[in-house]
Amino acid sequence: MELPKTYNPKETEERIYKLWEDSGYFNPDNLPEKHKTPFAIILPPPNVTAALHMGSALMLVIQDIMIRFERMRGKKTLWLPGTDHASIATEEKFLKDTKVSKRDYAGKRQEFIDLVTEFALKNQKTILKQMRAMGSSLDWSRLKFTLNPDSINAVHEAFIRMHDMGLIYMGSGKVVNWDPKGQTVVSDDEIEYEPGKTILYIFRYAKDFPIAISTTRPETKVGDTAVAVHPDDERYKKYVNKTFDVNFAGVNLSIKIVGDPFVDPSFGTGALGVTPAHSIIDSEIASRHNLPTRQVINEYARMSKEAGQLLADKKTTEAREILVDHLRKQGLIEKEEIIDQNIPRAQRSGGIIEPLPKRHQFFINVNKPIKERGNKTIRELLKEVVEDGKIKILPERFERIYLNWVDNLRDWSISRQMWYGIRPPVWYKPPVPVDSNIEYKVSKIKPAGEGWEQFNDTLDTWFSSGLWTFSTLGWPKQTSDLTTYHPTNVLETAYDIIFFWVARMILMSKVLIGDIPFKTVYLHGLVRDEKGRKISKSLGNNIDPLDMAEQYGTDAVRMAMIIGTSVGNDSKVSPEKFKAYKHFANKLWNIARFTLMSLPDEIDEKADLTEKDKNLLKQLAELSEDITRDMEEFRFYLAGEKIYHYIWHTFADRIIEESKNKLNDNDSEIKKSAQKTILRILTTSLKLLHPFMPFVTEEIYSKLPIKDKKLLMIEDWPA
RNA sequence: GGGCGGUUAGCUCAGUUGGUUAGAGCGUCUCGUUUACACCGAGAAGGCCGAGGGUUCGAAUCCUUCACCGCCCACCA
Repeated sequence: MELPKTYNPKETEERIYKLWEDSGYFNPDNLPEKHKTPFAIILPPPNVTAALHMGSALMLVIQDIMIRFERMRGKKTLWLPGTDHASIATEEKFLKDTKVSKRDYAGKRQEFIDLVTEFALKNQKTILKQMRAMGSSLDWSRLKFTLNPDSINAVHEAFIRMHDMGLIYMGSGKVVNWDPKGQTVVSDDEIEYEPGKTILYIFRYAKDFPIAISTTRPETKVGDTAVAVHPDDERYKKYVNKTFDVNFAGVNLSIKIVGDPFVDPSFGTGALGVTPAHSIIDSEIASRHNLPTRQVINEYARMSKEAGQLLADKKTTEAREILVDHLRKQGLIEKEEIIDQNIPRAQRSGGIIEPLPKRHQFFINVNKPIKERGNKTIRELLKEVVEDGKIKILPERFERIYLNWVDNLRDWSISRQMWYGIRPPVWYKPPVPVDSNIEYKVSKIKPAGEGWEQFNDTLDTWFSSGLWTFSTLGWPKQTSDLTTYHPTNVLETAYDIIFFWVARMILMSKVLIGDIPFKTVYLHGLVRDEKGRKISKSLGNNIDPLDMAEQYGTDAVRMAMIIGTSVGNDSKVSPEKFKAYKHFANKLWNIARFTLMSLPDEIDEKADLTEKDKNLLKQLAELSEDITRDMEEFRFYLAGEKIYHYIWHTFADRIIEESKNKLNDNDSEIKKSAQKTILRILTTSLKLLHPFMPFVTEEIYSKLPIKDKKLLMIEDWPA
């Protein structure tokens, strides 16, 4: 058979992918009988915010390698695809791309949602196409989207069950992380801290006030209700539990002195003005001492009426200047010093976080013993599965990072004031009172009676993502998919979402079905450009994986992404690397050309092998074992490198070169042995390489003179 | 403040958990168009494995101190 001199990925890939898809083998139900032991990976659903980037390409490659490897090893492999509506991220992206403001849609919620949906679906279509182009052997018959009716039903079911368990509660004016720019609550994990400098003011509320306090946010001090000192601080002991009435910047404050061990006596004056409404720490001190709360900042980061005439309606930054000026004139400031302080910003919108009390927000209690789960709390459940080794995190160092996160975990705020997303199954009767709690009902359908309306807030997108390993398999129904594939085998994702997603999946799975969601977590690093910079649109250094695939072939892209990328470490990509593996695909192609040219149409299977040839096969068998071990232990980068090296520098450079004489040998024994050997080596090499470079290997395999051939994708892995 | 990772050839990175002369790709140099492949082949140069100290028969690998780069967490008001 004559092959062209050069491998042509473009001509091959689409055709081969269709061949695979038509075979039905992406769906585990269609795999041959012997594929019994289940092996499942649920694809981390890409956000429908934009087209695929390098990071998602890497994720697809690693997972496809695992899946193809296990499929060839005879496992009943399921790789389930999906996409994520990504509520907050998609809204932000839509607003940015279309350059509109959400205010333009005030009162037009549905219209806005429709536009975002349209935007999301367009991206989704592109993403699905790109996933195919990467060669991903995903079971498309099970494709899911987080806003499908089934997914929404699972979210509602989860909400209701967790509410029944007493895990979900409505906070009554708990202090939340408010993002004034994005106009929504965000969770602790959605905050990023930016290093900065600020002025620490040491001052007294009034001349006759006995204690000077220190603060970086004087404008919030009109909301103070206490001063906290360390209980053992000799300077202040005599004042503890006394209350002082002062007029501060025109506002009458009643300040109680409380002793709290949280206070560091060596910082500032060792006295902390407690602002229960505008600091999470202060609100915790306040709740320990039953202090009242005074909200003086509103949701637009402006001072409220309660802040007094001097400050009312001013932006917080203006209010600070006004107040400091006022204090200076009054001679109340004792000291000003510049200190380091980090500025908390909302990860998505960039808005500066303004802690404030907000009613009617739902939280997940992480410290409540769960009757149904052996009276363990969420934090205990999260901890024990990793400590007991039921879930293994790779690389191992992330286990400590994870456990550290659990140790610092506060209740998870799940309400968001976004529009594009899943609303909780919660009903209320408007109007909503600002200053008190409301009565609400939790139910999938509208409660009987007049006037019930569904809550306008939506749920944190990670709430629905947390259910992903089992909601995609049919939960809450006890489907056969659920019993067969859950817990899934591997969760493969980038390390930067270990808290957002990995931890939340463990949480949801342990709480709702009492089992772990996966056995192994494989975390890959971030993909950076050749200068080590994060790839982003604003830097203009985005390398589109599909462009690369177009230029160098998908197999080359896959190989380039995997080699040199060890678990958990960031990797760099550059066009040169893709080019190198394009050459490799071509090399393999020519090895196949040579082999096919040298072989007769029919190979004499019964021919005896010479000792030398037997040795070559033995060496390859050893390599196969070695590579198999690497694959089992998730060292794909090593396995890929080894097979690459073998094919090029052992098979091509040595074995084929040396065989040239043998294949022309007059002695038919030597000749037949060489023919048989070379074909076997090529076949085994193709199998070993197939998970990494599926297209070119499948294409070559289809041309080999082997009897009873199947598709390479389901051939037996070299044992 | 607490923790983690990195530092190996000009560049990008491996080095499978202590074992012969430290590897790959790209790049550089020399030679070669022999019908698998010039997207190739043959060969070469290039590394006190960040610095110091220690353990060991033996260290890039283990311990320790330090330096630089990067990251995560906490949020001292």
